[in-house]
Amino acid sequence: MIKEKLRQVGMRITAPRLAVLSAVHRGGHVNADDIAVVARERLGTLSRQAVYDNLHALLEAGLVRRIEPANAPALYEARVGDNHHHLVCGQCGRVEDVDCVVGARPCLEPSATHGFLVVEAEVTFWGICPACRDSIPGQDVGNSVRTAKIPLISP
Amino acid sequence: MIKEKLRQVGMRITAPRLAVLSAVHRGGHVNADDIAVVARERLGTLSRQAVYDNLHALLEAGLVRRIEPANAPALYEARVGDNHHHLVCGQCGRVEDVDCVVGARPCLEPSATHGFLVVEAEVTFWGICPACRDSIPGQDVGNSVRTAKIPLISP
DNA sequence: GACTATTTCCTGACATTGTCCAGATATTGA
DNA sequence: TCAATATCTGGACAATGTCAGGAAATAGTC
Repeated sequence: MIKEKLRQVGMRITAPRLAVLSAVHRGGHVNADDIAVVARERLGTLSRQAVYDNLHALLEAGLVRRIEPANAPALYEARVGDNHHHLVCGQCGRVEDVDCVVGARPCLEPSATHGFLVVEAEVTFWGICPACRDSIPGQDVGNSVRTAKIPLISP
Repeated sequence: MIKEKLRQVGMRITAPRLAVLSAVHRGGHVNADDIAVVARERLGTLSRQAVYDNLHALLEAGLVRRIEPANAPALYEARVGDNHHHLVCGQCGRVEDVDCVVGARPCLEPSATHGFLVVEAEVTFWGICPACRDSIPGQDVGNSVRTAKIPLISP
């Protein structure tokens, strides 16, 4: 139960907060605006600021996770506690979860740390989703997705 | 020579373009605004639009690469042609290059592709740079960098 | 059930990063 | 040199997110 999750982390239970959290739970990877729309369907009205405030609070509490793919607004997801990664369609922005590549927590180690204290490895796979692939004329998709990056697939 | 690079990809040589490209070459990882400042030092004046136009053109030509770390404007770098990754300081935003984890081009394969045609794997390591580490009181840095993400380092 | 301290929510303004548009200007190739 | 084309400029605009102050709701206590 969503209310329980809030209580567990010591957060107050408010209608806006419940609506925001459950909107994140419902959608797989949703942006702030979509969350606002869904929450308003339930509440009638909700300020944009309340949406952001709650998302921040939920982030801090660890109940949601934020990902920020390039060229797109931030997305929020309810799957937390594992270090899963993401597969993003460069065409339509669709996002799918991908389990950690190695399976273990320290899924990757940088080859050089430059003295940094490394805290996390974030992996984003870029590609073309099935729907978009079908609607693209040629198959020269390799470089067109995000130019100036090196494709995994050889040219 | 920078002029040569432009010619090689069939781009016109213009003063703004040279200034933008050399600004990217000089800085390691610079944002559009910094590029504008540096280019203006050289040219006297340069519109913001010209900076963006040129960056886009250079991106398409593969002469620069853009990275977009969360919570920060896009950064441009001149190191292209290898699939290197980045180490970002969550505190000050400093960025360092990291050679590809595996060393080979297909540096990572997702564990499931969901039907996607995967084109690229982008890896960002988040951490704290030496300078910021020194200026932080405690050493409870693990979770403070970017909440709601799983640290590589065990708590 | 009422009281109070605290948190949360609302309105409205603002910041940042980037894009669109139309007209003027510079560059290239013939 | 000249025309065609690409580039640059300036201003307005768009999207996403944040700041600030006061009003309202919540949780804990009496």
